[in-house]
Amino acid sequence: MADLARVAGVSKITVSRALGDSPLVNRETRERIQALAHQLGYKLNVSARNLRLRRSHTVAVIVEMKPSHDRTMLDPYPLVLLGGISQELTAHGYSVLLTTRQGATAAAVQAADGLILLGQGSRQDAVRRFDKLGLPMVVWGAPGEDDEHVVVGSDNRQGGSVVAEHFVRLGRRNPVFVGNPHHPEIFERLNGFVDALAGHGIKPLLIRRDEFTLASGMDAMHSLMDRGVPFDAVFACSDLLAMGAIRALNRLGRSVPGDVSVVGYDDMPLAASFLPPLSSVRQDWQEGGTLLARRVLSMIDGEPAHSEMLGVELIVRET
Amino acid sequence: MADLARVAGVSKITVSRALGDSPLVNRETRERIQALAHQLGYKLNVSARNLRLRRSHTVAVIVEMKPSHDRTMLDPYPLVLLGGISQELTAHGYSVLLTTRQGATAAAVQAADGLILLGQGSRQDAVRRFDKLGLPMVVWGAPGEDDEHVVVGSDNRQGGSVVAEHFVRLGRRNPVFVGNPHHPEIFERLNGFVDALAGHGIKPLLIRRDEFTLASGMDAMHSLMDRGVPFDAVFACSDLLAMGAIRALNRLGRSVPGDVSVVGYDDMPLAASFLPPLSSVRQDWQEGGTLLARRVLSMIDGEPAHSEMLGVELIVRET
DNA sequence: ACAGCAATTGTTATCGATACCTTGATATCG
DNA sequence: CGATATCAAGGTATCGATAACAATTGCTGT
Repeated sequence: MADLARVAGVSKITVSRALGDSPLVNRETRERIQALAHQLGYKLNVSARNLRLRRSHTVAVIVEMKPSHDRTMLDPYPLVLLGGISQELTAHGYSVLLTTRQGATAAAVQAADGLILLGQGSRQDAVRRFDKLGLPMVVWGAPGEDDEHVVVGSDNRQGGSVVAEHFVRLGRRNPVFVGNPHHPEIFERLNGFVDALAGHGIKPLLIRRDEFTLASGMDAMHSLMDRGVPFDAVFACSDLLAMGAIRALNRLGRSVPGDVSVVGYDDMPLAASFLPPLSSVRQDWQEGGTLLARRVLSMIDGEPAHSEMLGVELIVRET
Repeated sequence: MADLARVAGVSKITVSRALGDSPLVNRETRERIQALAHQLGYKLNVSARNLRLRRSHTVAVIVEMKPSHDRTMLDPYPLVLLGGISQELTAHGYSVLLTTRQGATAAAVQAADGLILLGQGSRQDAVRRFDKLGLPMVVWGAPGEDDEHVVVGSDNRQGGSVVAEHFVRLGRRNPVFVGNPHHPEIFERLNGFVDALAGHGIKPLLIRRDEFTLASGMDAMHSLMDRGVPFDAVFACSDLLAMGAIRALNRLGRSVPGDVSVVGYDDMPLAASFLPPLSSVRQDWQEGGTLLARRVLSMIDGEPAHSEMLGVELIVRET
């Protein structure tokens, strides 16, 4: 910048101001300096700027990246979320520092201006650990009972209730919920489902399955049939579970959607091309990322920020 | 650090050295200062350190994050790759700056010590653009004809040849390749496949399909049957294509693996629980990330680095 | 003609850590 | 015993940008 100042015949500070589009410098001078900077290939030294401004213009995103724990790592969604976050932050001159839970003690993370936690849902201890850093923080997931921090997530409760209404509209009277209610987000889906059905005097059956696999979905249907329980609708808390269920039902001689309606969750790409095309609840992950980013930025700017749930959409296909 | 020095009764530089585990300071003093730093909750100012050292201790990772372009965004693999990268870099005191192609002009990226490009395979123009930054750079993908930059990727050629050998071992004489050879990585798979088969006097058929979906795989089989072409083995360059193919074959009255052997690619989680369990070529993405990180670090340290291909593994299941 | 004001540019200090060069104290040697 | 090596620690300058305050210029109104 000093060099640039010399060439332009002005002082360093004028250069600084000119490049920062400050109205304090004459427009002519400003444009001349900007052109010169571009021409000379000048690159701002971010470290120096950060040091002086006492800001890193960086938001640390902490992702659960251990494969096979939960399932986070094997889903494409966190990446879409990251895409949304990245886009929004970049647009505001911030950058994304990606870390795992393990790497989060690194100095660079502590230097961040804000924190976004992904896939830490059930790990309240982890959340608290990062809370201690005293940084603006936003968590992705289901709002906990003790709302100490700002949470952004998709409205799982609504997800449950739209499916319930859908089943009721179809005249189903004996719906089943398949999933792992231990998981906070899925617990919310179950709650929304149960509450909405209760409004119609219906009480669903819960089949707990911890794995999000085809096999697990098939198994659930088999055990249901074995017990001879009557049912005419299945709400699976993942598309894979739903697909497994459909396959098992077909094999057991029950038609979908003739005898049983099935709805999955996430609307994964495969869902549309499954046979029959799967009905599913879709969440807008990109939008979620954007919102997460907006919230941290607000908090960084000292504005108050509140938790928010994003609406979901039931995609009705043939099941 | 100045405060810390005052409290400890030494000078700033001694504190700096003590915290850096420098042998220049007495071990007693060093340990005393470290304990004190911990106790007082001292946090290193990364920006200041970076400024002085003229290094950001940061590697920018540029990911293609536009959904539906290619398919990168909807695959879980880039995230696994990121996991490997992140883990390795963190272990060496570096952090990961995540960006999209769009955001890559940001100042923070130019300040990085190195660059990792993911999912830019076919976009040679983009690669060149980043090359101009003059930073140590490693690209994930297939090695191009003009090997200007260091490339790390899984050995697609080997992927093709192991499948070929597998088919030959099974006595198949009329194999078909389904996929999009326009894609450099897939082009390599095709090459490996064709060359290995040629060694046995077999010439496979190529069916070009650009989409990586179930429907596309089914469609491929239908057009094959319609044309009345004889074939007894299918190598699909994605698991989804393979699953579609199997479904179509079953529907058309041909048994898998009785009449036709089918092998997919990627060994996605679903592959194992598909019915019948899908044979597929597995790549170790985590390992790939680790290797990418190692290469950039080498280059940052001024050591020469060369391209490298990671081995793949054929998982033989029932198809 | 001159105070008063706006517009523009410059001077100096500062953010926090570390490299280079010194200095003082102790140990070792012929 | 003096000279040199070794160890421990400090003084000062520096990385590159920007904030606070200062200074210059030209213009306006009375």
